[in-house]
Amino acid sequence: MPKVSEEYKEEKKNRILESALRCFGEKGYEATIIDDIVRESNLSKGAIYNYFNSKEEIYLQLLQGRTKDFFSEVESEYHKRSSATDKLRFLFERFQNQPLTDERRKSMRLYTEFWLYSARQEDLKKLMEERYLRFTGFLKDIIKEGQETGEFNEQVDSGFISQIFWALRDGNVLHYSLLGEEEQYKKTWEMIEEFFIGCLTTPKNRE
Amino acid sequence: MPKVSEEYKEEKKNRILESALRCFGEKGYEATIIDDIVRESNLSKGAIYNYFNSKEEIYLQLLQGRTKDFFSEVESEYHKRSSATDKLRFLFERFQNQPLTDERRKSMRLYTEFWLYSARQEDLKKLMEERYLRFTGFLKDIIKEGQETGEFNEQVDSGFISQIFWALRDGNVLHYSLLGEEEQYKKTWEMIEEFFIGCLTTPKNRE
Amino acid sequence: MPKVSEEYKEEKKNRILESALRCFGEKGYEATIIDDIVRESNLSKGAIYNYFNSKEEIYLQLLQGRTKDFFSEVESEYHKRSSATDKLRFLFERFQNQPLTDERRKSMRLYTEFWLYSARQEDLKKLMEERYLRFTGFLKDIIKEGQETGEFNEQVDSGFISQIFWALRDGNVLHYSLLGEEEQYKKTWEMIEEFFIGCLTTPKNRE
Amino acid sequence: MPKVSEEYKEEKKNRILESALRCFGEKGYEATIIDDIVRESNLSKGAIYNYFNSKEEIYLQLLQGRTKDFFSEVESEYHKRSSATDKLRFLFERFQNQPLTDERRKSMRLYTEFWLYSARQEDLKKLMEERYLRFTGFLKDIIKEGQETGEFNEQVDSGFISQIFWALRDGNVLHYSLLGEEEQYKKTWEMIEEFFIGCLTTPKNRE
DNA sequence: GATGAATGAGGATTCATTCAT
DNA sequence: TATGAATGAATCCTCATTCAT
Repeated sequence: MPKVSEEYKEEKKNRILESALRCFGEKGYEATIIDDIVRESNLSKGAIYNYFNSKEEIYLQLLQGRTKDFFSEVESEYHKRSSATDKLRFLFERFQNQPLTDERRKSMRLYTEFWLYSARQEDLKKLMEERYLRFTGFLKDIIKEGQETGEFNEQVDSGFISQIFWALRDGNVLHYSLLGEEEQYKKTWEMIEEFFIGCLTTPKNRE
Repeated sequence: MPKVSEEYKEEKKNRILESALRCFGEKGYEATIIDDIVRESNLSKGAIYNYFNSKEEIYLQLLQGRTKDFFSEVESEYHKRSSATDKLRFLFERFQNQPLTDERRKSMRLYTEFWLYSARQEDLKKLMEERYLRFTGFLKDIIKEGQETGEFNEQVDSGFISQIFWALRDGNVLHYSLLGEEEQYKKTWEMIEEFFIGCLTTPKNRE
Repeated sequence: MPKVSEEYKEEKKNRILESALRCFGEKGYEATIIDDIVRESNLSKGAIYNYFNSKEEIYLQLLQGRTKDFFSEVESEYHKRSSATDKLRFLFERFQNQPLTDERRKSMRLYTEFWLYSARQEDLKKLMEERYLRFTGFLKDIIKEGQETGEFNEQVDSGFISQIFWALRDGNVLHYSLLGEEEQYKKTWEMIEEFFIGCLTTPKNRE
Repeated sequence: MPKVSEEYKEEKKNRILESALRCFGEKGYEATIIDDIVRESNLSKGAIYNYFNSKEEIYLQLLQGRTKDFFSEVESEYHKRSSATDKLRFLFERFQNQPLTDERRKSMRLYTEFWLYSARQEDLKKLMEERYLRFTGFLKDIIKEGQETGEFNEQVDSGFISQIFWALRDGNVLHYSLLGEEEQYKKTWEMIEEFFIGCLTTPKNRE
């Protein structure tokens, strides 16, 4: 069997990640034991440790994959939009229209859980902070762009508003992931969107 | 030797709860071990198990106490306000002006963590749902009252809007508890407030 | 059961140490598993970890106890001897006449094994070096004393000769512990003694 | 694919043995994992298991090779010497003048470690005993030869004295391998030599 | 009621060995 | 023969909970 192709290995890794996502999503990180992933993936314990060094590493790669997916998905689309407003609209649309599978819901929950978890470990904390900066930075850039083109109100503090965006988004995601009310989730997105667009386009003062 | 006064027992219980809050806040629920609470409280392990049946029960009572405190604090004040607008304003003020101690931050984190945790256990889940309903119900009642008195726009769906409120609040709390940026936290509250008041007072259509 | 006396705890610790000595002596450090000690001591795994933090710590304390016993035994006797020659003779006697129980043989083996083991771990290595210095220092002092009183040849390098002593002793101990030939062990001690006394008393040159 | 030349196989085996020696010497037998040898040898795990049945077998063959080397080296030289005294002197010289490389030091350590290890396994124990007998027998023969030619004191028990020799040698080797003090090592050899020659040549009584 | 020693079922991880390719 | 992925028993250690005193 040995000397397998890179794809084979990649596929195995993905199989583990997917299984782990299901388990973590189902039971939470701490409550998931390696044997759960073994059962779910139909691999042996040793095989899992051939691909990952620890349970935490699996968790981490899951999160990183999610982040990577988000950016590659969004960025590819986002270059197609010319105006900042379009880009922003696209971002909202993306959140509102993503299919709300059970998988995704679990993944949302997991993401919050991981954030909480990493807040207690110095090394992970740093990593999550970088991740956070990437998210806010991304939005900030769009807003700045809009301010330069005159689409958005110049007096809005792009940094603050980006952070507010992600806070509200995370609140909505948290509630949806725990309560599972789709309609509520979408409605909340609508309000967040309306409010943001309003806030960015209406001329008003923020120090 | 048995039979000590009720106050004595109450005091012990509180001592345990306070110690547990510090520990859970510091390290998280799963990472906290009973011996941490023993150390923090200067009580014996046996003593703790005399007052609580399990680690989970301590966690639970902590949350319930927090909820109770919130309602007793808010409700006492809230009866003093005559108009729904005043009541709402008071609610915002309360969130914005509560002192942001480190203790409170930990407690915020803990609350989110617990919610996540309880989402996997049928019995706790139910309990958290009731708690959630109490929160949304509370706000819903204020809004309805305002709609009846004509203060608020009648077409707003009080149920939806209450849930949105708590989602946004929880997002803000989550971010603050993890990032610790006070100014951002307050600024976000301002925006949430502005938006809500606007949304409730401006006549507009929501289906 | 709790709130037990210090003696109780001391006794338990000793029970564990004795059981561990038997196990380590029988199978070696690495090959001994905690469950062996559990079986041997009739204690639970948890109980053992109440008294020691790790398998290595048990090993270490065993060795330290052995060293302590040696010095307290030897030093108490050694103050009774007035001349350096007497002290030296006593040391030899002590090695030659100690009862060669199976227990002791295992303990000898264990001691060599531990030395080997610790040579790979920086922290333990240092500890073993200190221990070694204590042994050579002890003998060196006796020799120096004898040189000052004129009992021993002044030209002998007390440091070198002490180290040689311990090397030869360890060789003899190693062979005895592995081969178990008592007569050979004693005969070798006689030769070591004869040689040392000769070497220390006959005037001859060493640079 | 099978059927490669004997030399090819021999070479592979040696490569494995050499790599294993480095690893075992560095980390000890138990602490060395097969992957260490894989890394060191640049062979695959499967290849190693094609030549050896187990980790223990590698260890064993290493020791056997070392013994074989010792005897072939010493015996070839030793036939050149005519008198027993010369042979003995040659033996001492050989120990004193062998280059003290780091490699050799590790190998010394390994040899003691292996002896300790094998003392717990019936099959290996027997093997080590045979090995031991070979060593003592070798020396015993020289002494007997010297006694027959009148070079050595007839009353010395050649068996005992040979064993003493190896015990002292092993003590010196053990200390050197762990402490790494070259000068001390050589000085000790000098003393052992002086003593032995003295003891074999001076007429004296041993029962 | 209080104490803290004892229990032992887990749980993460390792690693010698196998075996399909 | 060579490869290295797969296996899973083995091992150390943890920690919630119990219970004798």
